[in-house]
Amino acid sequence: MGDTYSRRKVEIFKALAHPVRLRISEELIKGEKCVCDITALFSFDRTTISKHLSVLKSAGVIIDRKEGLFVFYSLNLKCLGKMLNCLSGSVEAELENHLKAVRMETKFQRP
Amino acid sequence: MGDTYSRRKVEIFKALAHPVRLRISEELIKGEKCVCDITALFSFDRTTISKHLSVLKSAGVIIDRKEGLFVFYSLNLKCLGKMLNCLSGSVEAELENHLKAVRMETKFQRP
DNA sequence: CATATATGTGGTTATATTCCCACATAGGAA
DNA sequence: TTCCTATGTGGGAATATAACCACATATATG
Repeated sequence: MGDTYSRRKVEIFKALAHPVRLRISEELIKGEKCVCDITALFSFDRTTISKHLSVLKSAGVIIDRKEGLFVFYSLNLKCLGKMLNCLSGSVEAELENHLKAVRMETKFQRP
Repeated sequence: MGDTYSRRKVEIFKALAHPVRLRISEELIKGEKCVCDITALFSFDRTTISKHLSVLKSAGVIIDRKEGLFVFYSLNLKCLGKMLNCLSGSVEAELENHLKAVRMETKFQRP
């Protein structure tokens, strides 16, 4: 149903809507990484990162694979890269406009 | 700066990570709408919708335009449609299957 | 077997979000 | 002016989220 789709989309956006989880997801675009390597990227407690991974996994953004003592995570949301490029473009444009606006402002503020 | 980009991206994801705000954004893909029409889509209080619009606006997802007593909102994040198609099209189906599998797995693993 | 290592879970506290209500503001009409 | 209508804002209660700690689990190795 459309409702199910929406709920899932919201879940994905929610999963990506945290600095740590977005950073993890971006990192996994490059390729799979074990929890140990992911944890090393941050200064947060190990269990905090573990919970963030759990959120990303249950949203379907990432998947995991066990190998001995290690767990490797990799990206499941294939189009994440495209989505982020899209946003980068948007944010860049916005910053540029903002700078323009600031310049105009200062121009007109001259005494 | 990369950090600024990340913060802005997180803000955008956060803005979209709510059923009401996602629905509003999807609605505005079709074209601009006044607050009165947007409010009519939901059974929530008028001021609740107003605050959701405010969140979307300060994230840069939408922009507003005043005309007399009315305020019209329209989409500012041009690539939202592409992003959503990305999610709907390529991901949802396989994601459904994957999540089903994961749920079965955990179901049978529980003691 | 015991032990060490990598990772996950439960619980608690602090913080953030969401919703509604009451009130404020701004623009048009009488 | 005064009134009405469309929209925004402040505040508080209920709920959700995030961070850490202590403990649990799983697998490898001695």
